[in-house]
Amino acid sequence: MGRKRTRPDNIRLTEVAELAGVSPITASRFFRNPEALSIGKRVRVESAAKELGYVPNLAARALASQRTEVIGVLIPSFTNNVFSDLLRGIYDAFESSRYSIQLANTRYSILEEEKLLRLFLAQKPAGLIVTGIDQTPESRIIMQSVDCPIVQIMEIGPDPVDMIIGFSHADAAQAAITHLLAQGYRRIGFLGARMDPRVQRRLAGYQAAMKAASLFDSRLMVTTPLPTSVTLGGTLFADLLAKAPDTDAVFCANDDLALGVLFECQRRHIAIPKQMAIVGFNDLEFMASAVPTLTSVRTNRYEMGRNAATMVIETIEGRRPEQPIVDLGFTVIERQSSVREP
Amino acid sequence: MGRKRTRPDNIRLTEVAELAGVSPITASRFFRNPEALSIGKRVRVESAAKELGYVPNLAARALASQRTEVIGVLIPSFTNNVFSDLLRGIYDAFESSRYSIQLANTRYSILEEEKLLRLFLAQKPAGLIVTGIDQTPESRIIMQSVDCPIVQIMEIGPDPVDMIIGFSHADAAQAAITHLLAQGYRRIGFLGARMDPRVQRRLAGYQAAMKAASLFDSRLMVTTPLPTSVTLGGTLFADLLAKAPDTDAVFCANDDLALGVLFECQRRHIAIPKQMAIVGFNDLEFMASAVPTLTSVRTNRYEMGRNAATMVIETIEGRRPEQPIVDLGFTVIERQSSVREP
DNA sequence: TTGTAAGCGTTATCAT
DNA sequence: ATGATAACGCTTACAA
Repeated sequence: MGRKRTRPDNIRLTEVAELAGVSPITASRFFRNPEALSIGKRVRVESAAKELGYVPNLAARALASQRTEVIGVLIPSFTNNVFSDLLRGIYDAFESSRYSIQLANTRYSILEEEKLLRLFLAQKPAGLIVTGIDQTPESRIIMQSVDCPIVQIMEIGPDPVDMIIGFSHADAAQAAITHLLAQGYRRIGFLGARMDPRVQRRLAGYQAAMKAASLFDSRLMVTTPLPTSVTLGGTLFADLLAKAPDTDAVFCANDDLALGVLFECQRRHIAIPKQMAIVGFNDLEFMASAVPTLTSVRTNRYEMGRNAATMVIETIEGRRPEQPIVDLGFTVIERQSSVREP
Repeated sequence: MGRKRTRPDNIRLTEVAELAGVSPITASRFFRNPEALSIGKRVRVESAAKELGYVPNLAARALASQRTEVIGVLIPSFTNNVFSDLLRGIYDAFESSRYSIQLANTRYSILEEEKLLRLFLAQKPAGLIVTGIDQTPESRIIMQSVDCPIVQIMEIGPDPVDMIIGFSHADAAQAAITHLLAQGYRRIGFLGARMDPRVQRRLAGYQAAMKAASLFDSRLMVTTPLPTSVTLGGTLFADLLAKAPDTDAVFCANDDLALGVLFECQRRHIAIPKQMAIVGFNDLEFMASAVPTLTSVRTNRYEMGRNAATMVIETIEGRRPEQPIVDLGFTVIERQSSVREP
């Protein structure tokens, strides 16, 4: 026969209600929808709660209501600077809300992502933010069968699971190449690392632009599945020069690679932008500070995170955004590394 | 009178137990301590759970057991590379465990930290990882009165709340200065941004070393509360040169500043390391790739995160580490930027 | 090793 | 606008 437990000394809703002279459910309503109470009771519950230092028990709430106030966030990497900006935006937006974030790292694996998705959804999150559009078919099915808002970030695509916010990586790459072409560069190389879906789309944009200009040459593309780094930028650039010594410009799939190319040029005494132009991607802070300053494609990562979070919150609260597809765009920031003197 | 609710279609423990022909509590035990069951029941519960696709309800578990399987993690910044490495270590370590992470950003504010601490502890986390040792007195009291394991990270100190893992920032800075002195540099400047407690301790180490060598000069120190950046490194360096034109070396409180100094030197055609030595802090990846390669103090951030997480887990499971204070040390990585040719 | 009964703190449902 | 009652799904405490 089960005996009495030693109750923890936490203040419960019941005790608040007692002190306020109302029923527990009225006190409960106060915290979820104060408007529903008469002014008198509202004030009494409020002061009772304050007096007792009441803190709601989220586990009990989740159990009783069959839902949580947790937003799941899946990103492919912690190391990449791009995601730290994104996260900052997401956390900033949720900070003032009652939602908390459950963050997980897919490590660029869509199988891992699927696993984490199942894990998250089993706990009935209030919303979900996932990176990109290349989920497994199973992941898509799972996501479609869920009734919480889902925002895909980092890219845009025609067929979001629910909502999507980002920009076109292909267009952004194409714009970078267009800029280089306008500056008179012709033998434009491409350096890419990791080769995740977004880098592959940048590559596609590069290829499209080069083909449109009848300048495509597969020897100008150097890629690796290895994770990106500044050092790797130098290595890939060396490979590029070995394959195509007449290269006169490099478009790097990210800024770390671009910095590596800059250093490698310094090592080899290659003049920038006279002999070699450099263009990066993301426009991290250091690009504007390098010598010479480095051209890059600016992306709005913080805003992306912030807006994604806002879209989730708005949807939960019944104010679903009119536009489920949000294009945040990009800007080619032209700097010394790719602008020929007149 | 309350009517029956429409029960969600989730599989409950009770149903697993029914299918397995055991009582709910036996099924419950299977998931928490399989060893406690006889082989027969163990097998039957396991297959019943698999057959039904049972997923435990964490809210119910938390409510019944009065504890969660959530580890709270408080870090001061998402932007700083240092913390991304740390987080990767923490997440990697918890991945294979049943614990999940609740992450929050204190934005370098100890008041914010105290607020988050209260928020976290109200939900009874299984453990806590907090950054540094400079909590508010209230925070310390709160933490001391909590019965979950707490690991402080990034630094070491004599009086941890519970456990602590990190290294001495003062010693690390001192070692950097000792290296510069050994190379014959005398007018060694200090550049610091943000000036959070750890940067202040690096400054203290710098001061101690300079005073010990009778070389201290307050004009050699340039600091700012602004958040760090590569660009800021250049600016601070310019300020330093304006105050002390005869500076022959700079110790930067982090690598971003060091990179900014490198660029500023390139801009001004200052020869490194002949006219000016540069030493950074943290040894981010790019330091080894720069031209010239940049000396830095290597710190073990990933290991710090990983070990901190492990210490939390071990303690929860009853295997508290023998040493509550773990010094992970540091290494001065001497590179071209501070090593004079023979 | 297994089971019984009670209870964790909240909210859904229906009624007033 | 407020309340009575019964869940929500699991684990603790004890007994066998």
